Amino acid sequence: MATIYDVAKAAGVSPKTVSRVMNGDAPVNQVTREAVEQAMLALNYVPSSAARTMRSQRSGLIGMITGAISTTHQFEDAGLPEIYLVQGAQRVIDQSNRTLLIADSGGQAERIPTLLQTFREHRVEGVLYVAEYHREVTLPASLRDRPIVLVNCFDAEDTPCVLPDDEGGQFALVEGLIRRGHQRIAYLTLPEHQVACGLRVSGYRRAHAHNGIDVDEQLVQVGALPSSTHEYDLLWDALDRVLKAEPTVICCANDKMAMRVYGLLRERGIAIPQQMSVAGYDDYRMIAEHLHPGLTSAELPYGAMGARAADKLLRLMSGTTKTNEPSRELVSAPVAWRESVQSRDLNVTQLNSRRRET
Amino acid sequence: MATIYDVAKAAGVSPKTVSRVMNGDAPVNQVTREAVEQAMLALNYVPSSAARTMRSQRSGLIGMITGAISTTHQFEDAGLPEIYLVQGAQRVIDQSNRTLLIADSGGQAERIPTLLQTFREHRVEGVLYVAEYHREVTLPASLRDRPIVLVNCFDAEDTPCVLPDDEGGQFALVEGLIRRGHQRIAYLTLPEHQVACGLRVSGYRRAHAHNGIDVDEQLVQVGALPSSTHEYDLLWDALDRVLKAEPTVICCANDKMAMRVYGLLRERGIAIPQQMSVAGYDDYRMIAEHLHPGLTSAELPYGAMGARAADKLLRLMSGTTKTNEPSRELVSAPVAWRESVQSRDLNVTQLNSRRRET
DNA sequence: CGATGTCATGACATCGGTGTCATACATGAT
DNA sequence: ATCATGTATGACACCGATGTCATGACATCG
Repeated sequence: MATIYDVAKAAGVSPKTVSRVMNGDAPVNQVTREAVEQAMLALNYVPSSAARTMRSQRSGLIGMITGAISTTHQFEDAGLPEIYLVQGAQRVIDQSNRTLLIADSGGQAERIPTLLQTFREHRVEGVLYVAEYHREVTLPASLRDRPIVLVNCFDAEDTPCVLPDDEGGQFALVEGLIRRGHQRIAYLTLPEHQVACGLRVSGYRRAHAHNGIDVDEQLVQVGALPSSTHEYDLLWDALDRVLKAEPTVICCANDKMAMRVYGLLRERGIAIPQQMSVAGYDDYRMIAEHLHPGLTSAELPYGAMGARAADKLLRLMSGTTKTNEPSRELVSAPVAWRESVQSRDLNVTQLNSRRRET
Repeated sequence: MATIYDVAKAAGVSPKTVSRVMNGDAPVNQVTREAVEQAMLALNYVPSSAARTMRSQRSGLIGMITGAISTTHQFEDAGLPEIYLVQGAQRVIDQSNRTLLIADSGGQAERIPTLLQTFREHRVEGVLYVAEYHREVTLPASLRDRPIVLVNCFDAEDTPCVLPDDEGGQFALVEGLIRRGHQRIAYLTLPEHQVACGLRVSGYRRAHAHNGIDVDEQLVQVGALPSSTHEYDLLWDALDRVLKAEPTVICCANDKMAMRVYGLLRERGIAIPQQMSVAGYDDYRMIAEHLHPGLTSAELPYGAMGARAADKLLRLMSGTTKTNEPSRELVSAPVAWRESVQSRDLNVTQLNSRRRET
């Protein structure tokens, strides 16, 4: 492997001049520059980031730790959207001429210390700490010594974080349903202890309040359990209960649940969307686009969150964070409207209630 | 940040002795060792991988390039299973005391040269080159200068690679269907130019031959198009055609297609699995487990492939590759049997034909 | 008892860049 | 002519590990 000395010799200059050509930190004569560039090309020279890091005390590395926080060893599909986070973050980080170092614990918590040790050995300059679902976390002490941004999670100490706007997303979805003429909107929720559950239910309620519609509490039922093995044991009963309240649309806590509801409704001979509209959450396109009919869903904007988090981290690292910048950032996303939701004609009463909106 | 000199001073020894304590490459007195270890702990010392890399000329890094090969900029969900590959590879690589450096192009081919440059600057010692679907690729010349293992793809020059056993997987699935009493097995294939299409159809045919069943060619139809926008334009007609051939089960080229077939069959009032069994491919659990009824599917073993590829690469790097080791490795996986396939009673004729198997 | 070997340790150079400082020359202002 | 300024370049040290070699203290052996 050619070094800067080889290039210098080939170009007939000092190593420092080669360095100047690469970094542009001091003027270099045009003729010299070209000679150096030719030599670099001829020798297929690639600078060593190790040497650079050592001398400059800057690694240019940003660490991302994912799949880190699972309590269960089998977190299965929860980790899938991470790839979007990675892509979003990497796009931003590449532009800043840095490199993303990813540590995926694969849900094995006992491997985290090793991974963090690797980060420290490589002198990562900042950390993106990613949770697999919207939740509160407690940071390991060893992560407190460098800039960090939490992604899809938050802590009690107001560490900077980037979160999905669950409340706003559910609001937009329900608001859209109401605009499409739905008044009796069922909601099958996430497990109640989940952060996203509370937020989304709030959004659901705010959309109702905003349109002057009272929420029939029978329309809101818990649709999923925390344990992944019995995750949907409740669903059958929950669906039965909301159906008794005669909704025109069923909002599901996520697309997986919506997929199950498709099956359950069809078993009951209820046609989607002619007899019942259905909506999901996550806009997990692998599901939403290929279900039949296509599933209306509020997007969980992982790509945008990754990009925003990387951006926030870079600003944190360079000290250019605006003083008024909130430590907690919400990322919103549009609702993807597909065929699973059918518009209903508005009758006069409903029009009256809609008029209040504006 | 504390250095090895700080530790040496604190422990009252030379830096070299500290190095020896860390690396265990020469005997160190027990008393000295303990003093050094205490000093390291007290100073919160973390060795610098940059310095190590520079001196030892070994970076301990393995590069993985993913999402790299897409021709379309929007490869959407194709990239999702990559997370399993990453996890599988990282598990193996961590054990070898190395670090995985992941470069995800996000499907933007123009970013690849930059990413490879980063790899070279960091002196990665080996590369895992990942394709987003089973295909042939042509390696960039700049990757030929270090050990490399292709994952989910292969090239014309017999570069070592790890591939899913599509033929075997489809064979096992169809074989299982036959054992469960199915004789008329429809198959909706991938786009014909795809490598996996040919292999899976071969497996399908071999399972028939193995059981002495003739394949009714009307049962085999192309179910998907290459273009992602018109991907399933064919599906409606293809399904119609295979239904005319009166199958008892429909094998779909992948789980996405199976999900669509669920919808289409139900539109026609055909109950799954009572009137028609359905099977998929990929065992994409997010879909297969939550569809109703649960979808029988042949697993595409991404996790295992990642681990196998990492293992193969490590052996290649250390020169311990067995001389008789094939450059191309197939990874098999079991079929996940779920409720979408119903067993059928075997009549006497069928039993006779089954008897031939053994 | 001297030769040899093992254990334990340190001195010193080195890996490949870059920061600091010095130097040489050309240009323009005083 | 003198000095300041800017351009262009090189010498040299240094970042933090580790490989090489040397050294001293003991133990073992013939």
